[in-house]
Amino acid sequence: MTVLDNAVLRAVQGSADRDRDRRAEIYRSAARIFHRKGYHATSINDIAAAVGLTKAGLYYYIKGKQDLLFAIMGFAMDQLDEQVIEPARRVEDPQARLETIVARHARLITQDSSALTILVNELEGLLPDDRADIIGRQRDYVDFIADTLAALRDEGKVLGLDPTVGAFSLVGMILWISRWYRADGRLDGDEVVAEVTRMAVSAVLNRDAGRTEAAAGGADS
Amino acid sequence: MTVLDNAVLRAVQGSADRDRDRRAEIYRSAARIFHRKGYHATSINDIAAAVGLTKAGLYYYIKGKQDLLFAIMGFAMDQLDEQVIEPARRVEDPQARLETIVARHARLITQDSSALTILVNELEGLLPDDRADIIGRQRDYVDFIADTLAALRDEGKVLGLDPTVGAFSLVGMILWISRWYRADGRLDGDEVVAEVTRMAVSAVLNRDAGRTEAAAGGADS
DNA sequence: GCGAACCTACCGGGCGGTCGGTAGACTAAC
DNA sequence: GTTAGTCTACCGACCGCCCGGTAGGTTCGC
Repeated sequence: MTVLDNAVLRAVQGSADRDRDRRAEIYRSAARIFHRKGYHATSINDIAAAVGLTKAGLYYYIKGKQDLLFAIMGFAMDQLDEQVIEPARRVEDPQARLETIVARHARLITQDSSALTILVNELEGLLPDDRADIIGRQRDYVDFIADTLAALRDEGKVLGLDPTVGAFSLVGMILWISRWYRADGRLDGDEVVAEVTRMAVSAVLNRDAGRTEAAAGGADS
Repeated sequence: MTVLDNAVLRAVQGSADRDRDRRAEIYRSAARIFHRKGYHATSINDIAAAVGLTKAGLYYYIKGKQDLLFAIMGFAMDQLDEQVIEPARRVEDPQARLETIVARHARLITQDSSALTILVNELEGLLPDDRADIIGRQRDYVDFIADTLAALRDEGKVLGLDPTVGAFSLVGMILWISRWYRADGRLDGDEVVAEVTRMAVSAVLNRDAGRTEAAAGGADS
């Protein structure tokens, strides 16, 4: 009985696993192709062929092209939440938090930029409701960075910088990585991440503020 | 005779002017729509309707959709050459040159981002030869910025920054403006340009460079 | 023999692009 | 000063193609 039960369980579980894996492979492939050619320039047939199915076979797994796009974007946004925002929330010191945000976001992009790049480039392909959903989450992310910059300002480490403009600029710097970074290039991923993180911190920290306060005897951080 | 000649001249000239204006209007409209909806999501009919023509009528002025895209990108690249690169080339001091580049590029985007944004987002829509052309010119631009950063490094104003990564990062920061800047927003164009320029300079200038080497080391990182 | 996992064949529709016009301004001939 | 011809600036209708999506099987492991 137990043996049979286990067998059945394994069978069911195995089947479910296989189904989940197939679905994941489809999303991954679709993300890669959307990333390379753009959402509108990619046909359902392109995706089906990439995963070794016909168009009709693909429709067994997906509801439609737009749902596929929305699912990929949702996945990317989840990634951002889990790998960047949540870890950064646990960092109390604003400067360290900023460094966490930039480094983690940049690393995600150097590792696999497909979904994260689609997330920002293909918003027009979504249905209005879905678009509003994604834009809202992106907005929250920018606000989170802006709040961190505002905290740095309150500490006196940042002077005369608009937190919102600062946040957008840093995001632009990070996202652009996906356009020029090549895994087989001169620098490896970690070096790029470190370089960009240093630039980001340097961009917002006020040079004179550190010097003046240090000269006046005030300790930093 | 003179009167008649003038009249004829005016008529001919006026006709040529009208044709040129119409063409310019078509490119402007197309750029705006490509910018808003994306190249692939825009139909020739959309553009024709926007300029008050039928599709067939539009084809009197253009050779095809891809040529239209290439023309817009070429125009944008010309703008960049004339308004950013050429003026900056005439600035000898590297830091002032960097500021010129960032400020002028940013201003172009706050003024009208359509063509410049298409320039970087719709490369996939071009024919291979056209794409190679545009990518080459973009590459030259990034190299120009990287050379400027290298010159700053030689002056000792920049330490430990990879010029290429620095150039790409600054470009990303600038280009991203078109995604968040709204002419009717809280800050006007000039304020945004100034803010971004300040951030860009701060991002690459080494904070410790201004101080003596001995004093450097304890303040940050 | 039954459901999960596919396929072949097809649909309506919109796409980029073309073709054969044609209204009307202008020119040339007489 | 009429008329026949010409050219510019368009339009309606159409073409072949491919798109996203679907209906109705078929195969195969259990």
